[in-house]
Amino acid sequence: MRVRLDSTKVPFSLDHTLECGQLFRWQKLGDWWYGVVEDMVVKIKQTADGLTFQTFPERTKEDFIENYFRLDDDLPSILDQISKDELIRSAIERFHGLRISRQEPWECLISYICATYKSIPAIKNMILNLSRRFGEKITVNERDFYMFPKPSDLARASLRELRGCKLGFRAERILETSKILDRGELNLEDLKKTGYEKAKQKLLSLQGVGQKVADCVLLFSLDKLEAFPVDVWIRRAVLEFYPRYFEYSFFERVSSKSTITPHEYETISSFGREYFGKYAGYAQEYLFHSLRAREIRL
DNA sequence: ACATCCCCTTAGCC
DNA sequence: AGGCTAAGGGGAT
Repeated sequence: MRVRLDSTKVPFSLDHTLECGQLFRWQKLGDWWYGVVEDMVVKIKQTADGLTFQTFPERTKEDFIENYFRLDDDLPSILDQISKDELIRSAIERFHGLRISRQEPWECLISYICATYKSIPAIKNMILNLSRRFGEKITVNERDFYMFPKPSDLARASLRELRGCKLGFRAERILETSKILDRGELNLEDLKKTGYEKAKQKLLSLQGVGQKVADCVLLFSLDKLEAFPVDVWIRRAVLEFYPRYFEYSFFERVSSKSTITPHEYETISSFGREYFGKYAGYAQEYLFHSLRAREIRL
């Protein structure tokens, strides 16, 4: 199937979107990207006039790609709104077409609990281990792919099996959270309909979910584009490039230590939301990717 | 080879 | 409230 994109009206870069660190389930093999999305393997590549893709098993959900890559976001307008200074403008120029993906909330939640204090290659490994151990297999072109397990699959798992997936101390947290979701005590889809603050409070009640993880889940799967996750990269960048927006004592205190308190997190994150506006999450992702790509040195 | 640091942090204890 | 600490293990230096 094909999706035609007019690159001036609907700018999109498949490479930047899949490489920026928001997604953990894609790999490039030759010209094609392969990924597992919900119950399908997706094979996709970008061409001069759009996207060519195939799903396994074959599905005819016409708007699947538009939805997954948020092609419905008016990116030119969003980038215009967050273009507040030279730092963000250079990131936007360098990674033009990068979009926030609309992930499946349950997988996104578990992925970012895994992401706690881990590097991206390690996170990908943990998620692959979980999927191999507990997910359904789909074979495409002689290659095996695994769907992400359902809440019931992980809720029934033993701690030992989970630890076998190299989750470390995250195993207990993932088991507890899976049980809550499996029992239906929290419905993630419902959080799409509530505001940012209320949805965040609900997520924070889960084991393994602090402010950073909550913001990632809100941004990447629950349509809260104002969420501004603050990880070590963003913290360093904000202190380095935007010190005048903070009290000097705050700057000194936060610069001098390796961890921050919930209150300090909130100060930095709300700065992001106020400074960049309602699409602060897009600004965060452009900054994050350009910092990690070492395009901008700190 | 090997040590050491860092990692898209959170929770639990004072 | 906020400081301190522990918690897998892999990848980078």
